[in-house]
Amino acid sequence: MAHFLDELNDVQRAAVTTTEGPILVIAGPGSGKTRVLTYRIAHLIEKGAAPWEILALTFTNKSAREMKERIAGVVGNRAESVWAGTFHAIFARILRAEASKIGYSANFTVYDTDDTTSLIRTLIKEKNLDPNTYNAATIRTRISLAKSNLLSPTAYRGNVELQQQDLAAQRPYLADVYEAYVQRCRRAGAMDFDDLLFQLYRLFRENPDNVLDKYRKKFRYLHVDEFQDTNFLQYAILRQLVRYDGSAENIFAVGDDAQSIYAFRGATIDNILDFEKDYPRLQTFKLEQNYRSTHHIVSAANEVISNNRRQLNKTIWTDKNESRRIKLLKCLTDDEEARKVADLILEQKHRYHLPNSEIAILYRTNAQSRKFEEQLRRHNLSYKIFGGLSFYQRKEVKDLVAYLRLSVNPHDEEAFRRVINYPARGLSSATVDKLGQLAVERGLSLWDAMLLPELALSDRARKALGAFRKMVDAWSARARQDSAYKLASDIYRQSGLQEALKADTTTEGISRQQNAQSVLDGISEFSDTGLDAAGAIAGDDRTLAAYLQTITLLTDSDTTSDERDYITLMSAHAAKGLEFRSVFVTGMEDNLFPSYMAREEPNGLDEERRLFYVAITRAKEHLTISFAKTRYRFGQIRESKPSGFLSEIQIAHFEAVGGIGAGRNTAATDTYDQPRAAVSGNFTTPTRRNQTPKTAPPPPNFQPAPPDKIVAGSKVLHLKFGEGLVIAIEGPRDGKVATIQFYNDELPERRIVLKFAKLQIL
DNA sequence: GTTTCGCATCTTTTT
DNA sequence: GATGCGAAAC
Repeated sequence: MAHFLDELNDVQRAAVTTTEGPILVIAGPGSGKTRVLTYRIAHLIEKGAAPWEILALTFTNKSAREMKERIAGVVGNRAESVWAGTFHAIFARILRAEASKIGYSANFTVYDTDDTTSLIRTLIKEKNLDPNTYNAATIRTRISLAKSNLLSPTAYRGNVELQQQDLAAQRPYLADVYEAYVQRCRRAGAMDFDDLLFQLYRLFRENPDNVLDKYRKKFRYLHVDEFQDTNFLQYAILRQLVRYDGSAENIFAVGDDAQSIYAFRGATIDNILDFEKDYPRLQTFKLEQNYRSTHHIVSAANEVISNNRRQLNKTIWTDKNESRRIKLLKCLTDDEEARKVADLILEQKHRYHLPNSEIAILYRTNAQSRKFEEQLRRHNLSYKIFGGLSFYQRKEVKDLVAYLRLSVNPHDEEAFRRVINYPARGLSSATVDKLGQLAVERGLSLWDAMLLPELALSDRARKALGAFRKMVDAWSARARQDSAYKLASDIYRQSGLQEALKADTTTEGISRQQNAQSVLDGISEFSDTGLDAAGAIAGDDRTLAAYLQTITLLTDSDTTSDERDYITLMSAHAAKGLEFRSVFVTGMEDNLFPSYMAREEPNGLDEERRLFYVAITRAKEHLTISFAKTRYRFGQIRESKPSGFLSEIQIAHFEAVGGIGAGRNTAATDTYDQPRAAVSGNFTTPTRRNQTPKTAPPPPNFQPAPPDKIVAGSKVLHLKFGEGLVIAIEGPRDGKVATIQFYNDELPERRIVLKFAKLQIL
């Protein structure tokens, strides 16, 4: 009967059929992780579990959708009742149902990153803090991290380590900003992404009997995908949900510590490592056979990841013993890189009959997509860029959505500020400032402050404000009963937005109209079918409020498109969980991949390495790695060196193609024939046959700098090791030790006592 | 009150 | 290279 179990190997089957108790599946890349997860759920249903007793939490809508589809493939439409979705989407759904218990309206707004940043910016201005030291994006990250670790503003203030960090960064008032931020979100009836977790935790903690218990009983089987990317808070909620009352603790977590790439967002491998401590009866399964990639790819990946210190013991292997090697593209410029990649794609398509959909170009930063886009267009290859500016971040879309949000929740401050005078209706910033000031004084939302008699305004402004309020009020009254689509299209018209967009008849203007229109189309589909924009079933709640809460949690890769056969362009992060027959990992240069930002983070380099690991393990058959000598960055041309990660791959896995410049058969492969020199070779000396000497003669104008002049971040020149970057300085005043990464060195970094070393600052 | 222009600033990854 | 912000022109 359960023939699908026959498609599994022994370990996979054991994991799938162990239905009770806590289970951890460590799943290497391409080891059938999704299959195990979906078959396990299918198996549970076949064995008689009700679909609605099953909860499956993922990180992206896409994988949730995929999972549902695959479960449906086995058990049919029963799959629809399984609670599968992202942490944020599922939690938002619960919060919406229980909002009143924590003092929120069911119509609460979800603030996205832009809203959050903009609110923080407002607060910094209100508090007269310097916006340079109090960088809104930095503060957003810190607040987010605090919430992810369950630290309230009060707890934040009491945390010695955090306080010291803030003091060191000259930001003593950060906790105040945090506190004000929380207050303002609450006043606006808004939750940010972290609140969807934080508030749920609070809801459960404060209502153990009437809320938590209900959900504990409801969800008999918990599943977590990408467990390595969960943060402390997510783990805490999972602990709340797993039943303790004598019955089995049915939590099934799947993850791979080697693919943890979201530490910057608060994810912690500790969750995997602590899992066993928290659940002594834990059963662990290791999926080590890679069914995806060929031998050279798997070996290269293993070699790279073995440089990381802290990891779970496992051996990924494959039986695909094809001889095809990894291609390395050395390029002079980023332009050339894009050209070579496009050319190679054409060649591969012909030679191996690769459809576009089996090809992906990956990069570290979204900004790198541009050059590839140009080249692919030149060759008439269809492509799709994921990430970057998503549909819902476009101005016209945000404007329309802001009006919709306001009609559902007039206290939404960010939506309010966005549209109060767009299209222009005679409400200047001076008026809004006055309103904002009064609102702060009285502790009210902007919407409520509008009614205060002491709001001193000109007659003209007062009239305009009154008209605005009346308009929004009328929408609010309809929000409860009217169809979402009817209301939304009326709002589009009555707000004046439609007219404003129509006035612009340029091509971009017309596309803006279309974008606004497609928001309305999406709402129409939602009210008709209950399908949200991600194609997921949102339940029976078809109000505008329900719709708005879903779209904030969407990203680009969730919007479905009609074009199917395209080449995929995305960041390495976005590629996690995907696979392609041919993968291009591009921009493999120092300070780009690994990112220069990673240097400042403890273990930052390890995380970058895991990211590289994720990138190369996306490839099934063809893996091409490229890097460029010069690249346009920060608005100017910069020189770069090949990524240090490349030298972690044994030369035997590479096949060399192309060379620096036009020399096709001459020196092209020279530097690659010698193991260590594979990529640590210095670009600045494009020698032909001779290797660059390891130590250059001292330049005549060498001038050592006094030790106290050298600080973290300094670029220095060392007589023996050459150029390097100072990562950290530590130790007592007269015994300072610098950790320096030398660009041209076999060691990743060296510790040097400044008193003795002679270093010139560059 | 509104628009436009120039300046500055910051560019890692995302639900 | 893109975006936001402030000042000056309209």
